[in-house]
Amino acid sequence: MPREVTVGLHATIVAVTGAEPRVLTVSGGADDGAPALPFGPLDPDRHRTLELGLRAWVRGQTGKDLAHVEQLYTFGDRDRGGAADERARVIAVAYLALVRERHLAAGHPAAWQAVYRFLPWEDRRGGEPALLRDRIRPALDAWIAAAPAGAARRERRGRADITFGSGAAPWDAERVLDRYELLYEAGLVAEARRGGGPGDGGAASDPAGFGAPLALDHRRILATALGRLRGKLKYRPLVFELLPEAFTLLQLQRTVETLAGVRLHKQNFRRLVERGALVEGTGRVEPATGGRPAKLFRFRREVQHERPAPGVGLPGLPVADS
Amino acid sequence: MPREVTVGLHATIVAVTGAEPRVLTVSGGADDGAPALPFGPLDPDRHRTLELGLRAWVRGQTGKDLAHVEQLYTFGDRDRGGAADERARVIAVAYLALVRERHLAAGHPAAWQAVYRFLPWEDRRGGEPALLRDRIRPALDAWIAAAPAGAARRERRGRADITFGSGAAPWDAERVLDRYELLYEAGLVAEARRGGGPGDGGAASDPAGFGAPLALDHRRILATALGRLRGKLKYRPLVFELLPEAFTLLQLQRTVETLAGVRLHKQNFRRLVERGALVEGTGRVEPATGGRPAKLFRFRREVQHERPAPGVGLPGLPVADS
DNA sequence: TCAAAAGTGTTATCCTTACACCCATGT
DNA sequence: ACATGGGTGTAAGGATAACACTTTTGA
Repeated sequence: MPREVTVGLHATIVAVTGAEPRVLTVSGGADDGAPALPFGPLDPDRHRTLELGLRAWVRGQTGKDLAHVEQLYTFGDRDRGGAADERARVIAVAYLALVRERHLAAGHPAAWQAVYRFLPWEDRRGGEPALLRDRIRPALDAWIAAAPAGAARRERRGRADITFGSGAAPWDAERVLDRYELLYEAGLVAEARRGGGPGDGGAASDPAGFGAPLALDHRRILATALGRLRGKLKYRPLVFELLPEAFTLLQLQRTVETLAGVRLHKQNFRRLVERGALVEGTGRVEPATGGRPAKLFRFRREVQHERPAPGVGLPGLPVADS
Repeated sequence: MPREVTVGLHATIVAVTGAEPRVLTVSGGADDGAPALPFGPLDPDRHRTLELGLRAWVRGQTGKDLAHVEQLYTFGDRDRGGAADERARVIAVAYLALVRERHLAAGHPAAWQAVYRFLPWEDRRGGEPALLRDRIRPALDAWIAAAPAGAARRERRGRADITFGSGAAPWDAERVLDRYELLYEAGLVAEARRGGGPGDGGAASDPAGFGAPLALDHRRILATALGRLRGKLKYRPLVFELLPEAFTLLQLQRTVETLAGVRLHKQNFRRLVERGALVEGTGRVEPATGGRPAKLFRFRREVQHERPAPGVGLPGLPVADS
């Protein structure tokens, strides 16, 4: 009976440091030199639940204890991005974890990497990035034109318009996975060229400009995680898991912007936070802001027991405020 | 190396017939007489992807081909609701599927059951059900009072208020899983009493009035599915997967209400549908409505390629309209 | 003619969006 | 004094929620 498989537990561990979202990676993926997300097999004897198994593995690989953890998705295609292993079937259960500190215990081969190194088109804080305008959109246009005229081509154009935004459809920050999968199908990310087909083996750097690759299908997992995180920010107070105990309102705003990949409107953001009664003043101020000292706030943990859906909310498209 | 496990694929197959959401069950769960969701192990040799494996199993057990399918969650606790199997570790990957037809191929031991038989407190179309008022809320109050006074008791009360709605916090239709888990922890559902601890074995009927049980942790899966479905209705045009090709606006509204478990406001619902350009007239009418004949509409599949988040939307709490 | 359901018009209210402006501190 | 970021008031537009009312059929 070949009805047995191995279950891998994969963690996307996100922190925000210095106005930049970062993800924890371990070096040396299985197939090529690309970094990988921390992962390890479920040990059915020792791990009573999947989440406990994940925590154990992460501690072993990175020396970190995780705070907020949530399950993302389970990937089970036979040829998951590269390294088709003929011997054993491997299922990947992916998790998202948020942490505050970025200190790593010594002696662990883990490193923080900017999330937008792997998904550069997702960072629109400075407007539409040049990469999108100069390289991705033209490449997508070529991919669209490569389809036979008619329904197939219209289908491709519609998908590209919806996922990457264009004219009628605005940019939807949450569609991170849709965008990655479109690029994958269009053959524009390195991973699409290694896996099943005759490939180039993938490079850890990013010569083509479509983002640095990760091992296996870990970039897909990262895209899933970022999309989920962006979506949840709207109705759950997750940002506070990433901030220090006390923070200024601008710090809070910058952290949301960093994850959402979009600039927000200052007053409206503050009104939202205020209306939700998400924070309370500490009485203290942060003097070293470069301008007038800012009041320090703390998260009101009680809101989770008061209102049904507290979150800081990403409005439709609130353009910059400078 | 005992690092191998079995992966089960579980399907929550939902249809709406006669203003009632129904779920497909197969008879005879493993442990007791309770019905089960269709499921079967992943066959690593024959199933190239998890979803294909699921489709194969469902076809075998029910003779159905699934249309819309999405992954829900992966459950992996060692003692998943009852039947703690010491020999092999079993992981359950749960899926939600929507189907239109309710015909079953002959010779299959599957049956449609009303979803609200298993989660009766979720149906508020006729206002707050008596069961909630007369039995569940008092039982929850007892559970709250059973905690030591102070923080622990406040914690319980806060959770009950948020999940079941009360005063400040209104009923949130999406928190189906939260409600089930709260009842589970409070020991109010049959499943909580069989599993790990010294239990009663569970009954397929519902003597206590807290909903009929399902085999294993299948009621948890059903709760996950209903919650996800309710959430997605808001921003994805999923209802149309459950309706016939042509339908009246009231049929559409009733189907949404049925899933949401809440009555909606007629005009506002129609305005929403219209503004979203979700449907178009067919020119035909349905004469047998009991009153004035109603125009028949069809879903405009194009919207999925036009707008980023089309859905019929469940407003905050739009009380009844007749 | 009456019940039952289809279908429409209109208004008050709130939230979103966007404008412009003042305040406190370091250099 | 001036640059930098902190912090606020207010008004226009649109979406939501709720009101009541007319129309068309079958019994």
